[in-house]
Amino acid sequence: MSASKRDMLVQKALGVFYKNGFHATGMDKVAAETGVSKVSIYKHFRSKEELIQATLRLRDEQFRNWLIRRVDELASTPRKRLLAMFDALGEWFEENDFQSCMFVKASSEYQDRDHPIHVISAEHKRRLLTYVIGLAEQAGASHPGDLARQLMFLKEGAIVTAHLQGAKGVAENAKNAASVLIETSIGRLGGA
Amino acid sequence: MSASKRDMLVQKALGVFYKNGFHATGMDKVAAETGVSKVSIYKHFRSKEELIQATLRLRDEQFRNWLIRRVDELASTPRKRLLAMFDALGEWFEENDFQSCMFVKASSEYQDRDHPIHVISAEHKRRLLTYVIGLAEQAGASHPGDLARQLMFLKEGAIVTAHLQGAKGVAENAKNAASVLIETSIGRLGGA
DNA sequence: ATCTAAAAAAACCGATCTGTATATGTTAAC
DNA sequence: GTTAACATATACAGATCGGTTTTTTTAGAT
Repeated sequence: MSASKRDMLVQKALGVFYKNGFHATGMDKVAAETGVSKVSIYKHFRSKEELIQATLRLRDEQFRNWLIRRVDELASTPRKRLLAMFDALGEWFEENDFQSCMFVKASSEYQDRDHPIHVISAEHKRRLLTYVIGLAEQAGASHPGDLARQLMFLKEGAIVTAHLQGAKGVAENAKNAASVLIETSIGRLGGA
Repeated sequence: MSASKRDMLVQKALGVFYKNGFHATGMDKVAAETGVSKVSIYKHFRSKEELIQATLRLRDEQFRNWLIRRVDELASTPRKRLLAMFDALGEWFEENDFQSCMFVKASSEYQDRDHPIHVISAEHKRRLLTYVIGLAEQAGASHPGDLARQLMFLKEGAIVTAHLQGAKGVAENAKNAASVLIETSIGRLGGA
């Protein structure tokens, strides 16, 4: 199997697990949906869980790349980018196949803190936090770590709420809250 | 089976599903952990999913009762109670068996918006929101619905974060954010 | 002590699970 | 055309799934 075929397999498996859940999705279904036979899948992944881990690593890269790029496109200063993050989230919520956060769902099904799937999920959140802390620092926040964590609370809450209650108004409302927190942390005239 | 035995069954099943997940928990395990035979379980619940729904309805009642009572104990004015909610959450996060929000997890495994389990989860969140809107109204918020939704974002985000990153500092940081949002919405001297 | 109702225990059913073995193409190099 | 390396489809193994049937144990009433 070529590297690109393997990537395609992981990409399609990602979609199946994201939509259907992890325990609820059998490997026969993965084979059917990806078009790759079970034998070939198990030639490259020793177990279902290793395949899941590969999908989560791909998702981590793709999601962070998408978010950072989209935020860069939407705003040009660190301060505006902190806010633009919620516009980007709003776009995501409106997508047809939005199904909450894959890592929240993964850690819900694999709850043991030491489980690799849980660890990968935690790492994803930590990497995103690091990115937001960077923006908060550049924006001149008095306590960038605190501000970033608070904005991440809003982000996680918005995701969960958009999943359970529908997307309407969620991103906008979270953005308004973020604006208040940012202005309080940086000052109405401070920051970049 | 007496009503109290049935309640005990649902209570214990709640704990098993909360800790182990829904798809990952078989009915044999439910029977073993609850001490109630499978035959007796199926005498009162036509399917595993109906049992899950019963556990979620119980959880809804228990969680809301606990939160409202604890918030009442911790603070005596609506405005202080909005903040005290995060102290109560912090106590929950520190419990040994804290495992994120059962409804977020349930809706992660049963994602179809029309699925009864998803519907029950959404109802729980809506009821909690209604409670917080009431507090925000009593506190004199200019836009109680918006403020309450924003505080709920913080709550949901704090829960997810405490689950994935550990409880340390999460509730306190969310509370600080809540304080800023409340003061902005009500005014530093306004409200009850 | 005996009858009865309900519980539990155990075996069982068909389906599905993860993972593997086998057998049948398919493709490309030479 | 032959070989080697790969893919697939299929069947299978052993376990477990949700749910049911059958048997045994228990406990309370008379």
